[in-house]
Parts: sequence; C-alpha cells; structure tokens
Amino acid sequence: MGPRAAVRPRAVESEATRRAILKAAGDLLARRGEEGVSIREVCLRAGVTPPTIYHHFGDKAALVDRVVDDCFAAFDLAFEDRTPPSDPVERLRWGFDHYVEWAVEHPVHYRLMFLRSHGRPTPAGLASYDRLLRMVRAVDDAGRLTAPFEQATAALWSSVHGVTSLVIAGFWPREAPAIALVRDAMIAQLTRPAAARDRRARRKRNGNAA
Amino acid sequence: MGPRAAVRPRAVESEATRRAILKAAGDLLARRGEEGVSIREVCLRAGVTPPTIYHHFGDKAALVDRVVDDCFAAFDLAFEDRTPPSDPVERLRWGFDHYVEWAVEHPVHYRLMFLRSHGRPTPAGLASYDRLLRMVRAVDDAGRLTAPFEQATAALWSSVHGVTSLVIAGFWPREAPAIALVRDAMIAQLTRPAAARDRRARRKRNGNAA
DNA sequence: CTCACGGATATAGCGGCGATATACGCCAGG
DNA sequence: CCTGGCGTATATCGCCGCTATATCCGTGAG
Repeated sequence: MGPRAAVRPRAVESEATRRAILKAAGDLLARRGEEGVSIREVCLRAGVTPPTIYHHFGDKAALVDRVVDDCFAAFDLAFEDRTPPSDPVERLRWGFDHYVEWAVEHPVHYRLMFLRSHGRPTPAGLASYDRLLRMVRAVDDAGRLTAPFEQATAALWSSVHGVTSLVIAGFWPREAPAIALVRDAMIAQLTRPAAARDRRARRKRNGNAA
Repeated sequence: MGPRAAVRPRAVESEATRRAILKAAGDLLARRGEEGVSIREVCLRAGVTPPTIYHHFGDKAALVDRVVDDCFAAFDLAFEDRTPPSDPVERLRWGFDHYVEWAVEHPVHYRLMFLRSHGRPTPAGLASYDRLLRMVRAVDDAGRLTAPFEQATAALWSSVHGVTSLVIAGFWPREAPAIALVRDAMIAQLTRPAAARDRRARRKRNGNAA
C-alpha cells in the first residue's frame, strides 16, 4: 500500500491482470462489436497470453458473461444518474424512453444482455429488473395498476424490449413514431389516472409537473 | 426434360447442386442450431467442396440469407394453412398467438429472421409483413382502428416481437400469462369494438363467433 | 533461513473455421 | 474435332477457441 510496494504481492498482481483482461475485452466489444472479441486480440491488448485468460475465466463465454455483468452495471448507472418524475406513471414513461435511448446508444451491449439464446439472469441483470419492479410497485401502491403486479411488470418489459429490439436490429429508425405509440398504449392500458384528490395534492406539492 | 436426359445439361446439374447445398444448410440449421452451420459441414452433407459453395452463394452470410428466405416462406405457410376468424380484430388476436407459437417451435429460425444485427428486409420478409399490414388494414376498413394505420401495424408487430423475443431468449416460459396480457392490452388500445348494428349483422351471418 | 509447494504465466501446438489461388475436366458453340 | 469458359476439386492461408506442458516465483511450513 505504501511506496515500498515495488514487488506487489501475487494476489494483487493477479487481480490487476484480471482487470486488464476485462478492460481489454470491454473496449474491444465496444469498438469492434461482438465478433471483434477474440481471445487472441484480448491477449494482445491486455498484454497476456491465452492460458492466463482461461486460468481466470474458464472459457470465452464466461469472460463475455463477466463483461455483460459490467454492461448491466452501466445500464443501471444510466438510470441512477438522472432524476425521475415523481408521479409513478410518468416515471414509467420516463423509464421507457431512457431504456430505449440507452440501448440505441449501446446496441452491441444490449444485444449481449437481452438478445442471446440462453437468457441466464445474472445478478446484475436481476438488479436491473428489480428497478423496473420497484417502478411498477410504486404505481400499484398508488392504487393505479389495472393488472396483476408481476404480469404488468413483465408486459411493460416486453413492450420496451420489443421496440428496442426492432430499432437495434435496424427494422425501425430510432425516431419511429410507433415507439411512443407502444409506450403510451401499454401505460394507458395497465394504469389508471390518479384520483382527483391525489392530482390536486400532487399539484400543490410539485408546482407544475413536467 | 424428357426421359432421355441421361446426361443432364450443365445448367440443370448446377441447379441441383445449388439445391443440395441449400437443403444441407437448412437441415443443419434446424438440427444443430446457428453455430452448427459451417461451410465444411454443409459440404460433407451436400457432397460438394467449399469453392462450389462460394461459387454459388458468394460467402457464408449470403448462403444463410437464402436459408432465411426459406424460413420466411415456411413462416408464411404456417398462417396460410389455418383459417383465421372472420372478425378483423379477432384475426389480430389469432395472428398474435400463431406468431408466438411458430416462433417458439422454430426458435433458431426466428432468431435468424428477426434478431440479427443487420435487419435487411428480404423480399420474403416483406411478404410476411404484408400479411400483417392486410390484417390491420381490415380493422381500419371496418372503422375500428384508433391509431394511424402504419403506426398501429408497427406497434402490433413490436408487441408480438417483444414477447416472442423474451420467450425465445429463455427469460419467459412459453405459457407466460403476460403474453396474453400484452396481446389484449395492445389490441384493446389500438382497436374499438364493432358498432352494435355490425355486431348484430355479424352474429346473424356467423352463428356464434369463436 | 531454507526449500518444497502451488498459483500464475508463457511456449507451442491441435483441430476447425471461413475463404481463396490455382488447376482440371467437361459441356457448348464453332 | 477444336477450344473457351463454367463448375468443381486440391491444397493452402490466416484466424479462431482451446490446452498439454513447462517455467517462474511468492508463499508458508520446518
């Protein structure tokens, strides 16, 4: 920890190697896409040799899984960095839009996270889903959900995932008007307006809502 | 063309080779999945050598594109083989269910058709989309569409694609109740009930509707 | 302090992949 | 009968994921 650490302990060295591999793989993924990530190329960028990667990660799929974990963390952070509307239904709309926006800006990552064939829910992925669950729970707590809680959550996810996949795959332009149509249709069907007294109370608290 | 063709003309021979390659690639895709289709394996099954494939198709991606064309044809056929409900809105529901059903039974093919990164609309793919367009057009012609025609079509496609992708990817079981929830929510929001006199006329024509 | 242990890394190579330069055989038009 | 060119085969390139084997060196027991 002090300046004397000219010879770092082996565990520290090993962890640094591990990080270098993950960083190289992540950079490669972002720059050259999914096909651009090869063990040999990662080795060149991380300054290691293939057996080191296999020692740390097992195989290429496991390495990619770890990178995908980081993607989920970045995905979560993109929501954490912005302040959502206070109205729970408006928060759903806000989340929908930012979900699509993030995915369009990181199509390679989104594909790895949600479009692969195995669909194993990673811990980081479950944390992301938990954020959605909490958003829908807030609507339910306000008495404004018109469908069973889990089903409504799943339905909203599938809606935003549907439009996102079509944009990512290139079938739709990113400004497709159908995106907002799907968003508003699902929200209109799964939620009900706030009761009049709630709306009055909210206006009093917030001034003008966005 | 006659029985004299003991020595087949070169063009016929070549076309037979082309078909053999496509058949081998299609079988391989269905049996071993997307990763199982390799030029060498196709060669073994079709009884040809690599340059022949490259002569006929250019590269592996083009060969796969041709196979995907056949997938769209099979997809279309799955709808052609069944008789849809006469009510245009019920036909949407019927189409939604059969879309999901077909995709769940052919996940590898669905993935190639709709989940790849390039999303080039092939002629066969456009024909499939045309079927959806006609279904929505029928709703519009009955005066029962609540959104612009193209947007409503796109929104319906994205909804069914969303639930399908999540099932295909393994995030949802194929019997997930949210599937019907999404289906009915989108249809409820994008269509309106038939006018009373239309409903009476339809009942008189059809007896009891399904 | 010594030294065997074992975790971490390197060298070299296997089998398979997509793709191709080159060459050959065989049908078609003269 | 030539002969041009299309369709196919041989052989090979460079890259891939992965691993058997060997080496280095920090570490912990004596």
